[in-house]
Amino acid sequence: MAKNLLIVESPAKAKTIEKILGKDFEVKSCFGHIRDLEKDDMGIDVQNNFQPRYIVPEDKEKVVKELKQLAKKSEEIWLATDEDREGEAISWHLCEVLGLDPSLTKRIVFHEITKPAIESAVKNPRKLDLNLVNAQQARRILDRIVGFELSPILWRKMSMKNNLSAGRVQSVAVRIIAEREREINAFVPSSTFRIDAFFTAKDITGKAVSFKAEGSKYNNEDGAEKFLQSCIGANYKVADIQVKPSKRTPPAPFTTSTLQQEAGRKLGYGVSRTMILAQKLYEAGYISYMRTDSVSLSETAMENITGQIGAEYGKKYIQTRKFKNKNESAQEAHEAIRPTYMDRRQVDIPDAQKLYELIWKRTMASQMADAELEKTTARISISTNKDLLTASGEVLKFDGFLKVYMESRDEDEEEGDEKTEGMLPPLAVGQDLNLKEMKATERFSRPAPRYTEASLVKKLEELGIGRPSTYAPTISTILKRGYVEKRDKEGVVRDFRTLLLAKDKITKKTEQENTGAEKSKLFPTDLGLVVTDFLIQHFDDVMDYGFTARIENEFDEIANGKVKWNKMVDDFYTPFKKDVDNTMETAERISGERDLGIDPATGKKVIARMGRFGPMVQIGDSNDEEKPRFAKLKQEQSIETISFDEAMELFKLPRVLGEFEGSPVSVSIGRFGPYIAHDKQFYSLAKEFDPYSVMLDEVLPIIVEKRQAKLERTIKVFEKEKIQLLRGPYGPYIKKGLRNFPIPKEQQEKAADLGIEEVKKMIEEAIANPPKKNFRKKKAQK
DNA sequence: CAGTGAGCGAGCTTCCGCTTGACTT
Repeated sequence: MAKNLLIVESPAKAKTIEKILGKDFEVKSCFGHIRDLEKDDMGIDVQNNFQPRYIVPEDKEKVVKELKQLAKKSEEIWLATDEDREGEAISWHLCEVLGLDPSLTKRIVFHEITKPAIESAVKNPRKLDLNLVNAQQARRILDRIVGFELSPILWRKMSMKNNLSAGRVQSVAVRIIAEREREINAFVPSSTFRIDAFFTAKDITGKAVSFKAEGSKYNNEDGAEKFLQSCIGANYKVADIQVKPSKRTPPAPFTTSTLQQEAGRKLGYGVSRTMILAQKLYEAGYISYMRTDSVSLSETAMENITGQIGAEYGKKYIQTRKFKNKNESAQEAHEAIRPTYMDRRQVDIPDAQKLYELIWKRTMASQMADAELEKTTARISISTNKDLLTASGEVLKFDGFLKVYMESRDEDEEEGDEKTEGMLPPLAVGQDLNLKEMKATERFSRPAPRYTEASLVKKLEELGIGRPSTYAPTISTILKRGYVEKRDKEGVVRDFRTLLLAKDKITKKTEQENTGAEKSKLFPTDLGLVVTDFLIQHFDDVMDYGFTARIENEFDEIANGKVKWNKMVDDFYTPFKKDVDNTMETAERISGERDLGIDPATGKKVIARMGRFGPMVQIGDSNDEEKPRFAKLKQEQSIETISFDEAMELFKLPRVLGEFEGSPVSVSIGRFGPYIAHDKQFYSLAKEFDPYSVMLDEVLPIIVEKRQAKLERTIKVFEKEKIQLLRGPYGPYIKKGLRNFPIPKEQQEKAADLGIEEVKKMIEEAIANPPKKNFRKKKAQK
């Protein structure tokens, strides 16, 4: 038994550290937090200065038990949890649970898992920082209060009540998505006409070349046309040429957030996929810790990286940098995400190879030379007017870090339509140019794009909301709650005008383009919109984008010992609780109701609103004598944007198409899509049929065919007992009501000859001997 | 598989941040 017990948070870390420290140390992990607030009554004694009531959650009992035993046998215990607020709190909870005196126990910290870092940490232990612990307790308690006070309000006030929730982080995340959607809905595009001129010429070496130049932008077709007219019969000359050097610097190595963004842009991964793969790489020892907000690299890592750059590309590609975190909320308990050994190019986790390469390249690039560019701009004069055209091109003089890595951009960062500039052929000042053609193209302004998972993470990080360990789970939560959905959107075709000047003649055309198509974006649902509006209306402080940043400042004050944590929590709680009580008592139910107009047939009101089962439209009021009519919105429709006509269209279902064999045939859309109902039977309607226009004779074959298929499937029917013998893909089986039962193999061949008594016996047998899976499960539970 | 839409109110849900398994069809 080792003399010393050292506790870290992550088991992968424990393994590495144990190797470094040798046999005097036993290194164990506590797997993150080992205690949490109990759930009853929020786990907080509000009346008693917000005293927290902590318990060891069930899934942590085993770890805690093991640590207790080891602690008893060890002479010295070292707490080596992460150096941040949460890490400090974990150490304190360990003291509490293991019965250690916080003022005597050795607390050590390191930001990197390297031999010198850990050895120096062990030489310089400190004591637990109880102020920092209290800052964490305030954070934890405040989050519990917000979540457990707000969620029940939603259960009470929402008509849809399937485990809704609200919280400091998730509710603001939904708000971001909701506001972007409304911005897009309200967006009115404006158009400008852009001038592009295409030239041919001989370059300074006499080679025939062609290139493009740009003119001014015009706000309307008239302006563009006048300009083109003024160019008729003109001569073009190179007026001047400017050459400017420029450089590009590499981005910082990955944090959790930037890794999620780049993996999304370059590899198309969702944030949780990225994190699962990164976790595998980390556990196998290929990369450093993957939940981090730090961009710094250890000394050892820097040596390793520059060595690798020198070996692969030569010394002139090395340029070391220390990156600083832009983000104030960063707690920097770890290093940036980087490979553990730069000479390792392949990993034996096939799924994670691409992600590993991305991390490798970004890490390399971060310590590589700037790229040097030369930007050339030629201005071109027009003999018939005073305007100038501009042609520009960029030449890469030295690739530097671009040799391995180029960061991708989000669509909202793109400047103009074409951001990559090509080369400009070498021209001489004063030389004549031949105009091939000049084109004025109408271009529309675009609204901000909808968020992707990764761009939402970026936004949250900028606002200081959420932590590296919670970005992916937060997105899962808002998707699971149905506040937000991830989907594609088809674009719409739009006309745009062009004017072409060629051979001194202007030709006008109307062309078409596809616009507004989006892939894998986050859309708010009606539920998300309605809940967000409600929360903003009643809890604008918590829903404010700056709320987290403000309370973070207060947590810092607690950590600095300037403010007592219970006072801070109380200052928040007292007014908040008043809002909570007030809202519970007085707020109306959340319905998101919107008037659409009057139904001409009945003169009754048509509204869109949230119903018990989601967004819907309704004709008439529930207080009316006659029951109102209801119809569910289609998947892509929204209460906010549905038009009167679209709503009325929804009421056209169910439609009676006609009669067949004496009973009516009707078509409608149900839970599983469009269907036909006939004689108490249902038939799915394939995609190519439109339920709003399909005709009787189109659907009759569907009914007949399905009936036939069913007939062929049926071996025998016992009407009275409601038992059927059917042919399935795995052979004949018994169907009773909704349940299926197997027929023993030996008897399958003569299934058609089975009598009712035999079948009943088989059912009893099957119930008495359920399939293996249940059997195993029961045994495992003992 | 293919409905429903209001309200009664049993008994339940819910937060954010740390960290990984242990389950099955």
